Amino acid sequence: MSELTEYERRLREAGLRLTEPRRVILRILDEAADHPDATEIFQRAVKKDARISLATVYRTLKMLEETGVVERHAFEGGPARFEQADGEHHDHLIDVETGDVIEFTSPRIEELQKAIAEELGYEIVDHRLELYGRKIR
Amino acid sequence: MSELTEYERRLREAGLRLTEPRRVILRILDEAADHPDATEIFQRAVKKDARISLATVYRTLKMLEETGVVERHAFEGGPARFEQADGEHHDHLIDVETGDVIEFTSPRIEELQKAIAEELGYEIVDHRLELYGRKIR
DNA sequence: ATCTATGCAAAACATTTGCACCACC
DNA sequence: GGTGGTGCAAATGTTTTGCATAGAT
Repeated sequence: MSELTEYERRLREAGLRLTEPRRVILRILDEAADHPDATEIFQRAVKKDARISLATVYRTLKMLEETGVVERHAFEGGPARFEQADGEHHDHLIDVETGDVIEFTSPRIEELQKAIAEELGYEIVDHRLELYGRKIR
Repeated sequence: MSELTEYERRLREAGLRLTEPRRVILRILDEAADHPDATEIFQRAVKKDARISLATVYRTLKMLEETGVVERHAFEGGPARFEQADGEHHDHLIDVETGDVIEFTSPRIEELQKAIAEELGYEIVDHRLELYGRKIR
């Protein structure tokens, strides 16, 4: 009666061990409604299992990123922030006052990006679009 | 017969002193065809004036950024890179193989960004679009 | 003469890593 | 039981900062 989540299954398939720290971190990311940084994830992890170390958080996040389970975002000034990968690509609007992150997508912009890159003789392997804004009223 | 450049004049107007380190750093940025990071700027500066310190490079870059004379870019993984502000806004395509940076503009994308932000109830104060690509052929 | 800018060295951060021990498969 | 993962602490890389002095206005 093992209750493996989809993400735990993906680690198994990648030949990686399913340890307690990893389970805890995966759960935190799954529960997170925001885009926490490594320190925040560490703080939340310690509440669930006091023995987890910050080094493991970093190692696990890097591993999960390589496995495609989480995405790393380096927003302006400040540490990298993480979110569970949901398959769908999206971009971010960051509230400069609160730090809140709003997700959005724009197929039109994606198309234009591709066209621009091609015109310059490049094929896009990754891209990043971030809007920094202030709430109106 | 003072030969003040436009940028030196802007510092004067901002009530800032025009020192030798600042003159050197401004000249380096003016001569730079690439987007150097603080360490690279420091290395180039030392060749022109051996007494310049890395701390001053950082302090000067921050000051120049606040004055609007240079722009700071934090590309994926790696230190911040700088370029002289030319007034015109542009985005970047980074060659993932060589690290080369190609500048481009897209008024259409800018418009779409503004529309998206407005729809979400935000006014854009800044934005960042980076394409990471590989040269075709 | 005043007051800002600098150099130096130390500190602050974010992140990575070496090593001995632990625990998953 | 073997190997990969973890904790700890030290190292790394980038950027900032305190303090006494030098230098621009």
